[in-house]
Amino acid sequence: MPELPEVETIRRVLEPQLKGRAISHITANRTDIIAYPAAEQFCEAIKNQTIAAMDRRGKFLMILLESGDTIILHLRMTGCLLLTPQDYPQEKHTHIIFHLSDENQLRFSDTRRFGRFWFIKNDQSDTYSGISKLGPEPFDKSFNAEYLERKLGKRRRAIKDCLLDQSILAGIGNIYSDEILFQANVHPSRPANSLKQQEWERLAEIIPGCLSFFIEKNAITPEEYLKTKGQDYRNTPFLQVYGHSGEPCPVCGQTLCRTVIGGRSSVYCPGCQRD
DNA sequence: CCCTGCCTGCTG
DNA sequence: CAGCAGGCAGGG
Repeated sequence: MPELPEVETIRRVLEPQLKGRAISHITANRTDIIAYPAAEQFCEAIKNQTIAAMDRRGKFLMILLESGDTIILHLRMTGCLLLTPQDYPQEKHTHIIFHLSDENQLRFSDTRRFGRFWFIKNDQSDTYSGISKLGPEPFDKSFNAEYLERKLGKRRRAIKDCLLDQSILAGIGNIYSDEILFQANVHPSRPANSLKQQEWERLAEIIPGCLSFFIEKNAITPEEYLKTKGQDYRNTPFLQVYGHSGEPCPVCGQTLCRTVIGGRSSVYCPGCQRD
């Protein structure tokens, strides 16, 4: 489900709630959610550890423990992380429960069960989760027009497909790739090697701009977040093309088109985004 | 480059 | 019932 802006929203809600809390033990209702190490070691290793902070890298969330160990998770399509009171009604697909010392629970639910957890000890390098293969964060100094052009300027792949490649740039998914390309006036099917320098510059500016705009729009209180079970990201009214196929373009009025690129449904404006 | 699998649930 | 869903890995 979530892309960078949603994962960041979750981090911002949960970090203050979790900081300084200890995890007394873990209930793993489905052990296949735990990718590394085996579920038993995972639960044993985390038991009685205290949470120091929460971090995000691309669409990955990290729960940093005071010991220096790290819990990593990826929500994939339908994963949800929620801090609840002990007796709060449980979501149907709740797979992992972190029991906290203050009697609250950190629950991971995931309808489609694509989400995954990893645990990395402080002296261990993470070769498991895939974080090491990620490209830069869109807000990094190293991310700019030259970077994009150097990485993608010779590729024949569709630009939309390139933006979804997490090893190029971390955090963009199907919604925001469409929104970014719309704002940049770049047709999603354009081969990357057909983009002009000006377009790389436009993209380099719009990518962080668009993502931070949606992070701001997502801002939510912990109370609202709990009430909406972590599902309401509040930014959908601001999406200009995603989910609006067949409707008029908010800029030029032409009918928005839908096509499939790299197996992902893509919406664009044939007027604003010339092929 | 394309395709499949991984899962459940919702929509038409 | 088919088709689709905000992700990703693995295979040909």
